[in-house]
Amino acid sequence: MRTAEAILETMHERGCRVTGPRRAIVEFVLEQCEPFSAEDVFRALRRVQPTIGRATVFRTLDLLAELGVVERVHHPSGTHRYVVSSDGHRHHVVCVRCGRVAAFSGCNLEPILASIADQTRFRILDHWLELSGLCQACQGETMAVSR
Amino acid sequence: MRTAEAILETMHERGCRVTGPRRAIVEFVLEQCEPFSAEDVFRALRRVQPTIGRATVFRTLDLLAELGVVERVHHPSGTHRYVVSSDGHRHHVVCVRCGRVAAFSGCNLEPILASIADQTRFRILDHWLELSGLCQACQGETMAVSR
DNA sequence: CTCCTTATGATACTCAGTATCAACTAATCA
DNA sequence: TGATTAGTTGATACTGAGTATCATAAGGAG
Repeated sequence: MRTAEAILETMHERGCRVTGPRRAIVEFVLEQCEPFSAEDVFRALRRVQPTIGRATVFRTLDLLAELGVVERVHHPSGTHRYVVSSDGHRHHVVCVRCGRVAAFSGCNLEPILASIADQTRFRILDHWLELSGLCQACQGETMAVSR
Repeated sequence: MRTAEAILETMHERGCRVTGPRRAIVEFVLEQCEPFSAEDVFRALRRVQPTIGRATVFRTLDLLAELGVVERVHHPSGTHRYVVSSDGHRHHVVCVRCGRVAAFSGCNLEPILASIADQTRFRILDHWLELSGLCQACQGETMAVSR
């Protein structure tokens, strides 16, 4: 788990400046354990620091994605969400009913990826495994209202 | 491979009406072998039938997704793309450089999904495996310009 | 052919994300 | 410490995807 200071230091080493808004965004982001949207960040920080601009939030999230601090997630709605990168490789399951998200680790995709690389002649650089289903709570609920 | 007529017939059985715009959209969609956006459909059909409305295209694509004729794909840009569903289960690799898309079949995810269901207590209903990498052409190009 | 219901297209809107640009400021150097 | 300068900011306006609304049009059952 990286600290805000360590991340800001990395930015600095990269020739980026450590500014108030960036510090606020990094600190906020590190507190999130669920996926969040740029709008979530913007709204939360607006309350603390009303002058912060929407564009700055987007720019800083882009920067953090570039630095590998956060990852972009495809939300079914078509908008971007971000999750803080953890050390282990992680993916998410989204509940189709309530939107709850659970993370899981240990996707052993390597053999599958190898066969796909073979089949398509692509050099696979990255993968995103996105699952949807029903969380435990909604499984019960669905049974109750099932036709 | 379904024909336009068969799909329109299914719509009809469902109580939907078979209209000119729907026919045009279904026919266009079936010709596509690469992922396409709603805007692609709209622009192409506008040329043939200039009165067609943007909303109709979105509505019809929603309907076709519901009928299982097309599948929604998450494009890295955050917008939706559609692909015609084929019989076998299919996924795609997107080239990060040129945007080319290749399909592959046979993702043997079942054992992985089972362990995830166990880990998260979700009932997994659907999965989307999205890969990115370099297509064969861009692999060569990257080597040429690599630093 | 008539009638009723669904579908259509024009329009206006929302919402996420981007472009622009003058004003500001972090960091470096003197 | 203060001057310099290049990166950063926030206001604003914009774009582009997708949605809501609603009067009009038209499919299809009878």
